[in-house]
Amino acid sequence: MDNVKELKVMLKEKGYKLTPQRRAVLNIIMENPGKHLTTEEIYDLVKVQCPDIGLATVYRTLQILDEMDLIMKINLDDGCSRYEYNVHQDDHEHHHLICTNCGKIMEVNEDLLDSIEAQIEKDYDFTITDHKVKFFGLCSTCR
Amino acid sequence: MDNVKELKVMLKEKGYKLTPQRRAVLNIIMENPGKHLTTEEIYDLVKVQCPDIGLATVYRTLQILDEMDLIMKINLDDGCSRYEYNVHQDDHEHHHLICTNCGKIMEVNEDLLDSIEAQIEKDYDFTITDHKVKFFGLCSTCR
DNA sequence: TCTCATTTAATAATCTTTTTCAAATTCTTC
DNA sequence: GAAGAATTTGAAAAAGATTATTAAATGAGA
Repeated sequence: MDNVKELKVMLKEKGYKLTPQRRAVLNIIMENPGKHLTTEEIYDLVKVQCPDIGLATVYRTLQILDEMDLIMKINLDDGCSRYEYNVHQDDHEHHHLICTNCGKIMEVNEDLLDSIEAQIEKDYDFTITDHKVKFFGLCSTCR
Repeated sequence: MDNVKELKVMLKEKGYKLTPQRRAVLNIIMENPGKHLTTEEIYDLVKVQCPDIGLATVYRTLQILDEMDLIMKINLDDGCSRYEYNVHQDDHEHHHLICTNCGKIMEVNEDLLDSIEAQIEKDYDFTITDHKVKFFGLCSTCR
């Protein structure tokens, strides 16, 4: 997502229009790699550039950016949705390490599940298209 | 969890009392293995035996049963919490296969992550205590 | 049985997310 | 660049899940 024109084309393919609000929301997410921003955090950050934006617009925009695979929705079981920029533009999200003591979130960038997925597809007659994996435990600081 | 006496002892260890409502909620979950019941579904089923139970009591009971590792909370990203009986009484839940077409949920009973976890613990200096794994895709019927 | 802390049902409150709707904006066509 | 049709927006209300409050009821030990 280098420029605005590209975003405009992608939106148009789905029948959506390019608005300053949509541009601002995507910008905020792209400017915060690895941050796992909550909707509320995104709303607060977007309001700096876009003071009149409504929370509902942020929710709506996050939905369509997720649908377009530009961003990824993350559920960390803490009661709110989080989002991050989908760098690889694929539909396999990376895995997350979540420290149950301090709440720090780390990312596992390698995709280690390939052999396991092949095994499951065979054993369970199931075609896997995506996965979500979270590891809970203690980070080096908290241990 | 064979009998009431055992539940009573386990509750007492945490300073809780045994009530008919708590017994009924656990019974419903034990009677529906592999069903991934939502809180609302549990509420409806419990009301058969326990017509006056309040929804808040179901929520509270599910919390303490989860805390006691008697049941397991499952988040399938569909906007509500689900629960199932923790057969193995350990803190590692099994993995879930979720059909994105029909919504069917299957379980992967083997724990296939051991070698991956060892790798991550070494690479990321992180002590893993639990994991949550969901595979999304198409079941044999929908494919 | 008595006592006291816990638990309950009902209700209100909270929190996140979605819907509604009139006004504003985008994009296409001229 | 203006006009028109459809989409999008902000504000507020609504919805849905979960939690907190509170007086009354109940459980468990003495």
